[in-house]
Amino acid sequence: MDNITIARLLDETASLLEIDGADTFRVRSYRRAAEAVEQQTSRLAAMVDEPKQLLAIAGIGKGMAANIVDIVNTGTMPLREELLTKYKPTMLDLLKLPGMGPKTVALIWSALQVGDIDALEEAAKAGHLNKLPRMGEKFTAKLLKGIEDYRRNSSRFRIDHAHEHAERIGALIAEFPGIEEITPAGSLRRGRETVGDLDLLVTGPACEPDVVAAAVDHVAGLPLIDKLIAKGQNKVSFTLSNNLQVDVRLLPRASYGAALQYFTGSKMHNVALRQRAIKRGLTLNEYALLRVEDNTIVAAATEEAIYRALDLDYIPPELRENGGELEAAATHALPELITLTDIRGDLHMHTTETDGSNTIREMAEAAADRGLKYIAITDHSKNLAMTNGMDDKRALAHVKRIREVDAEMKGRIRVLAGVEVDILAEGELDLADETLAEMDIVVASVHSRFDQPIEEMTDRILRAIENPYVRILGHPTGRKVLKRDPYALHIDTVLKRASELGVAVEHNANPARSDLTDLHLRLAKQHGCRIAVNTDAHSIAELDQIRYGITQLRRAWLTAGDVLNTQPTAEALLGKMRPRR
DNA sequence: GCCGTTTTCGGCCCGACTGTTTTCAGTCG
Repeated sequence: MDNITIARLLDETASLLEIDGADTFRVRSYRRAAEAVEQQTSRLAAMVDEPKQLLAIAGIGKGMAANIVDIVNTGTMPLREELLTKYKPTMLDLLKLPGMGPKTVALIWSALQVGDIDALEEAAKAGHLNKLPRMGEKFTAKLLKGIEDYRRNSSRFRIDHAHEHAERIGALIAEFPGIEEITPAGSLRRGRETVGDLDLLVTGPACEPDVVAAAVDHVAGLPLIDKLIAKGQNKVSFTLSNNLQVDVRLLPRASYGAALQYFTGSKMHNVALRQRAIKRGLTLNEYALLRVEDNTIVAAATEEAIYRALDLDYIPPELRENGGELEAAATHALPELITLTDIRGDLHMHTTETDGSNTIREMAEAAADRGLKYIAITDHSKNLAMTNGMDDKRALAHVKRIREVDAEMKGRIRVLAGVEVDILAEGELDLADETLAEMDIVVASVHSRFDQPIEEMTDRILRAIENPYVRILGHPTGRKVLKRDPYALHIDTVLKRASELGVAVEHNANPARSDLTDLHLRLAKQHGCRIAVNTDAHSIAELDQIRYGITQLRRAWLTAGDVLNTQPTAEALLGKMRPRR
């Protein structure tokens, strides 16, 4: 039993409690416990014999520790089982639909015995929902649209979740002696936002044809397998309990590069590559690049050798979408894509002052440990009440503390003072100009769930930009905007104006909040708009999400020069900062 | 259900928007 599974069960129990109408604080303690469990670096399952260790975790008390012990020992816990006799597990899916909260789910269940998405869709179409309070035409229409969206996306997994699973499975496979390398292929390696299934390629002495059977047995016997789908000579397919399908291929070293190339895709990239091979009298498959006339191997062990043999520069996985990368590689015109080491700073993060879980000092230390040269602490302004947002007085006091920590860090890292101003529908900037004047950075966050033209919101940012003291990074959009076509069109306008004003546009690295698509990032590049890739970290661990932001920037062909907080531009950025007081 | 204590129970994240009302419950960030 791993921490992620324990956390999931606790979180599900919280949702079931909500549906059951339980005390909200009790619900929240289950959610907090789930979060705490997920963030633990050591395995909780190993602690059940020493429950004292569990109690040392913030958010876990006697009751929760007992729950965790039950989960580890039995795979579930009494409260969860009790709730599941009253409600169906499929009701948890309903909570993911827009407009469907615990109360509505409970109501629909008690009134209509509808507890899963298919039945809900049927009931909505038959007009049964309209008989219930507060559910009219609009509600039903929104719901049906939501169901459609959900069906389209729910079979795919977010890149960060897929990544976690890949690491977890990889670690277990690596326990087998003679396995040297495990590489995720497919859309995970290409850095897509979501992946359909997980491809893991494995090599090492244990994967050579004469001995591979034992390693295959090892993989097929992994404890986290829910359903074993297939077990062949060198391939094992299975699903996890969350339905994620995993294909593990064990390959001899000699053909590892060809396999990696083949299984990384994309399909269209591979088709184009094979056409190129044929023109050269070669043929490419998952085992090797071969000469057609005599079947001799031209290249197979590494991807680099294969691309080289096709007269191409090495093409990074993120670019393999058949979007002009072959032509660029043939003429040595591939850009120097941004890398993790290019990133010098992170300009958007939160602390315990508002809704973060670490202090200024802790964030600064963690960022310095990760090699960053500067960070900006940008806690929320009061507009976003749920985050315990700051008013002018608190914001100023916070700046003072940030400056103190900056001094304490003695040049190991610069800690800049900022604020994230959440611009709501009717709200103006909710901090005084004099307060903003104390900031090095203002992140202007436009909340776009409101039905008003985004131009108007842009004007609000614009007004703030005219304040001579602040530099602004803006989310031109929240993720909701992208789901509504009319608004998506306006993003181009926002990017253009940002470029004219020399204002950076933030690309949020957090996969849960991915707001700019490949297309938008490319548009930004076209307009000469500077991007800032920030984590929006609410905890130390989230600082590492910068890697997901980078894969997205790479897919949009962005280089370090396009990104605000990278080596070539970091010094210039710091130069423009107001001098420290 | 957790935490912190003034140690045995009270406090714990709040405000705006939506769809439906005609005064508000529920959702969302």
